[in-house]
Amino acid sequence: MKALVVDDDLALADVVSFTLRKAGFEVIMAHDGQVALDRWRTESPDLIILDLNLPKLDGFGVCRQIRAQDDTPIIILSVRGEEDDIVTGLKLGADDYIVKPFSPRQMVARVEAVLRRVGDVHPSPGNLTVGDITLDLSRCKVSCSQQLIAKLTPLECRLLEILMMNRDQVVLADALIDQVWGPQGGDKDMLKQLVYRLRHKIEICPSRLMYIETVSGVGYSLIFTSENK
Amino acid sequence: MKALVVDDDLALADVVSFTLRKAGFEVIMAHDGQVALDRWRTESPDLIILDLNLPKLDGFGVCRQIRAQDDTPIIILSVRGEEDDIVTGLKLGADDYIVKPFSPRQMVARVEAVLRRVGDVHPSPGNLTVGDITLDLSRCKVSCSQQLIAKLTPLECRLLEILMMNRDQVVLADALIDQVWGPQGGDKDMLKQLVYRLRHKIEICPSRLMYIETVSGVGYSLIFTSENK
DNA sequence: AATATTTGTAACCGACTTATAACCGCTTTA
DNA sequence: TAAAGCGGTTATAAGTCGGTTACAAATATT
Repeated sequence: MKALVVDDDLALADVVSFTLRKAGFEVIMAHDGQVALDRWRTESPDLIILDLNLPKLDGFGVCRQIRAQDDTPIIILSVRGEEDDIVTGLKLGADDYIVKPFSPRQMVARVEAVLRRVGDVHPSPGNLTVGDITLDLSRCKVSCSQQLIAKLTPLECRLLEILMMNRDQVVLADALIDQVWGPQGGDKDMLKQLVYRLRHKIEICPSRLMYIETVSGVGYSLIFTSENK
Repeated sequence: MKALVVDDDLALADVVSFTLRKAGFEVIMAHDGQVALDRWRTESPDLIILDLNLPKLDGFGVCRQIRAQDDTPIIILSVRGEEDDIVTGLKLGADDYIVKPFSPRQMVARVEAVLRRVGDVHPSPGNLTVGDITLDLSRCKVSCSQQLIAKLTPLECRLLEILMMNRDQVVLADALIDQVWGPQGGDKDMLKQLVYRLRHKIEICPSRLMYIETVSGVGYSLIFTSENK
């Protein structure tokens, strides 16, 4: 169980994370809204404890952006007397709130209640859509306007995900290798292979909606043809 | 679809009604029991969200009077730790309950579940319903439009419950293991076995109403076919 | 106590995934 | 022009994953 604690008050964040660790959580921290989103994307925590007053990007913004993508449980931290903020937060999709000051015991109770309620289910990583084309990241399926086009293998799916996120840009071969296989895991031949297989699954779809362009000696780039965005 | 929200906590009532409106309901409100009955008589809502602690006339009284006349679906709002109240409320004829604090998403799900089974014979809150299919959690029985399909074992029932609550989403194998057997109790082979057994009880039902999709290396997902929601 | 049901364990098999190597054609370059 | 580099293609083998079957242990039911 991994929890992300977001608070710019370092002392408080420390108390919170200490308590959570004692309750068996792995804890990561962020002290402003931007970093919070980064951490959320890279670490995909099971739970987020979110203060509303934050530098850079406030708690509402963080909440909104996260809810736009998935259902990671969010518990809002708010100071007494700002009931309106709580209401706003809940409207944005937060799952529960805790009013400062609070006792550690109470906090753990709330956290566990939320996890029980939400069902502990690590929500599927969501979908990635460009134009008509959607990649279902958890099922590794590509579809074009709700029509299934191809079922990918996990590696193919990772590769396509990266290419889609950088569409029309050339992604360096080394960068692809790192992102697909991890820092020490791949080589150019494996990438070549993978690109080959991915191509044959997605380029043969109805009238070439997208294709993978090779930039010799550099990398690859995903190109969408019938753009109607 | 018109909903009547009855709560003396204005902030909470606001959250509830906001959420319902977003889900497509027309919402009317009442902040005490007397007004609630008035509104119910004049507006005849399709659904009532009812807090138990109310000025003038408490939730039980409201529930009793409404039930004396018709069976408009009633969902009770209750704070955690007052299970007795919930039981009393259900005995008075309420259709379901929600424990505060709750997430908006959860609330909408409960509301929709209740509305779906309006007209059902046994609107007991121990049932989980999706489309035509109902899972009786206490008796471990699956039925399709009042027709019994299968009798499950306790573990199978637990698994199906989790899958139904997350329908169309991929649920991670580890999450399933945790929820079915508890934190230190299961392994992948046991899950494999359980899925196998559950499948053979529910997939062979009349014309494949639902099936369990495997996402290799990740988890499982429950898919409903003849969607007629 | 006897029987049936439920649950855990192990083994087998086939399908799928993926790493690896070899080959081919093209382009660049010495 | 030959050699070298690059990327596409094909083939293959090892490894993994999940479905299936069978059986034993545990539990519930009679």
